[in-house]
Amino acid sequence: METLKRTVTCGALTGADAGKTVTLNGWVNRKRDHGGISFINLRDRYGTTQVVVDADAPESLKAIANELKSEYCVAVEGTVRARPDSMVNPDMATGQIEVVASNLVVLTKCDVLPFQIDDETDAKEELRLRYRYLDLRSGGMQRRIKLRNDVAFAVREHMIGQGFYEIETPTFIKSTPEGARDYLVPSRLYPGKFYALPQSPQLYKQILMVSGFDKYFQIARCYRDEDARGDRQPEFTQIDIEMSFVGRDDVLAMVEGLMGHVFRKTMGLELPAAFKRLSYDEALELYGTDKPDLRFGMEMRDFEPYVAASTFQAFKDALATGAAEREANAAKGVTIQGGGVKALVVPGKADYSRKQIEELEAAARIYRAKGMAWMKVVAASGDSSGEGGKPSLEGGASKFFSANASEIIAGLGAKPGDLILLVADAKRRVANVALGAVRTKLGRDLGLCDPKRFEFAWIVDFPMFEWNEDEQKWDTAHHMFTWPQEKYHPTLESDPGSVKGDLYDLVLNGFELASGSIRIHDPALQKRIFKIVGFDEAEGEKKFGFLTEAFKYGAPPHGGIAPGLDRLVMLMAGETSIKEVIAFPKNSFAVSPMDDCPSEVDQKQLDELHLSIRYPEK
RNA sequence: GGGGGCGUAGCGAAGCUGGUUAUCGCGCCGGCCUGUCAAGCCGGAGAUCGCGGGUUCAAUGCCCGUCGCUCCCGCCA
Repeated sequence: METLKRTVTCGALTGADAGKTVTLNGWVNRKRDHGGISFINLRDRYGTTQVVVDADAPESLKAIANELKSEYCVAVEGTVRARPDSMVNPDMATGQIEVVASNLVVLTKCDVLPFQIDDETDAKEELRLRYRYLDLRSGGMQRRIKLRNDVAFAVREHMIGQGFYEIETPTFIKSTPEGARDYLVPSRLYPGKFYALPQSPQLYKQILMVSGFDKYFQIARCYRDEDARGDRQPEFTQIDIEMSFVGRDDVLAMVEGLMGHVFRKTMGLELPAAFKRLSYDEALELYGTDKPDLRFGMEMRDFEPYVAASTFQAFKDALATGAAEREANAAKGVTIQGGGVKALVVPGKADYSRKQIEELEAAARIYRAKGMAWMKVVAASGDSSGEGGKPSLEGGASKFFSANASEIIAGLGAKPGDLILLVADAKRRVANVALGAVRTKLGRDLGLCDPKRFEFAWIVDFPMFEWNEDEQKWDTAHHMFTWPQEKYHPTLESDPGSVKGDLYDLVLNGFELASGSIRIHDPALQKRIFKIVGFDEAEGEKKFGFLTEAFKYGAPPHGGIAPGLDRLVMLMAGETSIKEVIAFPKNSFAVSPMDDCPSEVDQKQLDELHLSIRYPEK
């Protein structure tokens, strides 16, 4: 190998190198044999270089060239030659030159490929994962893995530059209740005891604040034993951050600086110095989700004001039921929302077919909407000039609103040619979420989601508690260590439903990119929260005792956040699945088709771990 | 736990309401070709239509079951 070791990479040579003798190592990307002359595109991770075996080359060289096939790993010795003007390939970084081979050595051969290695492969995901090493050779995967590297580097560069320490926390930790299911690791030394893999370094980073480390970050692997999704894997990476002596705005500003640096450094993009902020309530009312895609507007409107004057009984019933439920709960001291009727005006889509509208309705039904009403706004009839008369409503549910059609059209700001979509529910949240899902689908269908645009926003003022109807108790909406906003401290117990937490999510193009909060550092307040959610104090002591104990020793006020690295890189790469930016991801059943993980283990190993398996009955 | 979709040569797909030798592109094999860069041209091989059962004179197609994959809801503090 010594004499065949590369002197340059396949992405390096330019016209200035003409005449040089070089050695290249790489893979045969493509071969084009023209009888006398043949071309080999040699590829490595730096690029592709055209290698030529000339017509007057020795027969022995031609013979080797003849045997080359796709993805053979080869070494080439040769001379750099400038291509004649007419043969320059402007689409190729090295397109000005080619390397005239004087020696070709096959380092290793390659079997017939299970799928072709292309920038954007059309092979099914299962196959790509099974042969991930081949998939990773593709231009697309190479670019995304590089981007991921660049982003991780930029993160470290920025954070350390800002005075943060990167500190590793354990990946064998104590299993804690609440939250997602833990992955467990059995202990050999302690029969019946288990380590858990962390869902996040949450408790450790808070303890690091107690220890005075002030500004901490870590690019941390996290594990959650829940079903996978496009943007969810059983193991994933987050940029875990915690700071002391800060309030919410300090954390937000820090992340704005971080994102600004990462996008500038890796993509040459300048982000706004500060991101838009929306309250959770606003986000839900306007977009029907706490992770709105702000690349397009199409905000939802309240439709309740128009229900009374209409004859649409379904809407009236939804509101009446919602009001009754709200009052029944209020009598118990539980603040909940009532019903809701929401409207979405889709500009210029009055020409949508019944089928298209039904597809939108299906999106609403997935989120438990009972149905979706619609009507079309049409220009005044009987007036061919289109002037003078008022626009009116037609089709769908319009007959129920004939009495106040003009008021509705004006109130919603709708124009002739627009489509109005309506969802009502006794639970306001259902109406919001269902119609919000329709908005999201429309954004995609109408091509309003430009993958080159990055619309960040902060969602703030999340509710602290959620009413659990099944168990008739309060749960924390996020985690139990979240700081309730100061102004609610006097009324925590008397009106939990109104309490907002000092919580903040960073959203980007419809994805939750980061979630964080100011934490409780006061043991007394922590006890109150435990009590409100009915978390047994003795149990809490056993599970989180080390944290509450630590807080007794001069805990600083602190807060943090954790942007997801996979999701960030996914969005930067214009992808919709984090599998595209993870070298070796699991499939949707948490299985790695390449190495067939998870797998069974020897009885000997089980014995050592004091485990016996009880298989589920079929 | 629930719902939608998919399963046809190595890969990606077509195959309309059941009816001769199951089609196309890429790849693969062989041949031709001195300038291609998604090379081109000619020829060829390659499929128990995921698996099992049923209906039928006849099933890739219809029905039932099963397995695998995929997306979504729930779940993911």
